[in-house]
Amino acid sequence: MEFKNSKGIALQIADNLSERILTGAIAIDEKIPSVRELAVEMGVNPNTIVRSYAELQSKNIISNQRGIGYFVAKDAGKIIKEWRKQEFYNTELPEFVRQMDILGISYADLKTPISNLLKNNQ
Amino acid sequence: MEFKNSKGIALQIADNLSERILTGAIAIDEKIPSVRELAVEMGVNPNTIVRSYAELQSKNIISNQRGIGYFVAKDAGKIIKEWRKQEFYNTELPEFVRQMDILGISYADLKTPISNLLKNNQ
Amino acid sequence: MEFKNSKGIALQIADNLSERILTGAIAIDEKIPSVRELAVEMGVNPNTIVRSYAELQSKNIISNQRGIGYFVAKDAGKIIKEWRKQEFYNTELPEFVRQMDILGISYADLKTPISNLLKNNQ
Amino acid sequence: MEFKNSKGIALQIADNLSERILTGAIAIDEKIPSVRELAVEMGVNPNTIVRSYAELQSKNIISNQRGIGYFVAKDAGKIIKEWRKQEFYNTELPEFVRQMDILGISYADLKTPISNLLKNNQ
DNA sequence: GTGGTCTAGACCACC
DNA sequence: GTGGTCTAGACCACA
Repeated sequence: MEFKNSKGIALQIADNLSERILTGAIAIDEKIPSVRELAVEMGVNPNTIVRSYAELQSKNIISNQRGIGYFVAKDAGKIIKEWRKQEFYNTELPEFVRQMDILGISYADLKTPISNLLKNNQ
Repeated sequence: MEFKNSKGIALQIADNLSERILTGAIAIDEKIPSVRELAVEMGVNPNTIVRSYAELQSKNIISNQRGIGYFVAKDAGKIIKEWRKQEFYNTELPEFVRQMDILGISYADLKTPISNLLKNNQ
Repeated sequence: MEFKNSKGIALQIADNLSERILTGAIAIDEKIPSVRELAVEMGVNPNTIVRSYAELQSKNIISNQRGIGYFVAKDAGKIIKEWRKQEFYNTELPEFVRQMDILGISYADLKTPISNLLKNNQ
Repeated sequence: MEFKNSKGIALQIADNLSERILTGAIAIDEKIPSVRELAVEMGVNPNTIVRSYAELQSKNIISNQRGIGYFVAKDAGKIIKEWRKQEFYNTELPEFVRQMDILGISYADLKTPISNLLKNNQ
């Protein structure tokens, strides 16, 4: 996995996992890779994964069983979606619209670029 | 002024100044506050303002005259707008659309919230 | 059975069993479930139950007869009560009172909540 | 500072600090020792203090300013008291009463030992 | 100087 | 084998 420089690796991994849960790539109740496994897979230090998992656990997205491993929580998808939507509407969208306002970009101006980008994502 | 922790204070101040120039709150050719003045006004270390001004100067948005102060460049508005638009379309919008995609939010879903936010900004 | 993460599962099971003995849910001289049975009932690894039983045996609360199983000791109730009382007065109560002190809670403040909780337990 | 073995050092330090804030030993709005300072004072690794501070920050008890340090939040006392009281009444007291019930200890039985312990704390 | 983060390696309790 | 925690040391951005 490649990482950006603007955000901590641990948080990027946590985001990546929550997206994989949201899209169903990782199933509910499924055991996720052990700290050491994922560390090797991602090419980072195990401590970094520990912090990623701690972040997700504090949001009740995953839970752990001593000596066994981490599991995706039952309502993980719901929690992630709510959390992300809240961030989107309360934080990102207002900032986004502020930019639009400053730059004189209207809602209509976004139609074409957004639909183009959405196509590319698929 | 209040600052976020995710971005450097100097850059936040530079953004703030460029927005004030773009909206006309600071006029073209006008002398902007001295480093020390602005430092007091913003409640930060003068060194931080120095870096903010250096950032703006490197983008040719302001220029300095030794012993006199910093002045807004003639075509500051144009430069800022271009720079910001480029950032908006190349960086922010793609990330924004990615979020929409993940959360299942369509272009149409944004119509109401965007128009509401635009009203509030005025 | 549900387990807390702060304490070993084996010890939590040992506590649970000793409470069942103390309240008479498991009778004196009675044979307690086999390691494998209890492991299935509790949903844990048999090794964990082995450690739970070892813990109880080391306190002379249960004893085993090879090839037959584990039995509750004659004076199990007395032993458990003494052991628990000692822990209660020497360890838990002092810490409990420290908390009261810090939070400004008096002995009298506890009268109502304690009597309410005692009712619910019955 | 001496540490127990039952709980992580980082959490013990966080608890210690919150008690010092609660009792007024550390004042509101006051700057608390830097990560490195406290690490030396406590005789632990700076990373451990980082985790202590992160714990307190996640509870909005302290806040940080980049490159300057950590400060006690305005309503830190209130937050700590609420948080602790909630834990006390919802978690510790019920468990405490459960123990009392099992051991046949009544509310009245606690009067003397509690008042003795309270005296010692002063 | 400050905090933030990552790596490396160790030891522990637990299953 | 699993996670939890601590130490040690490094580099970064920031004030």
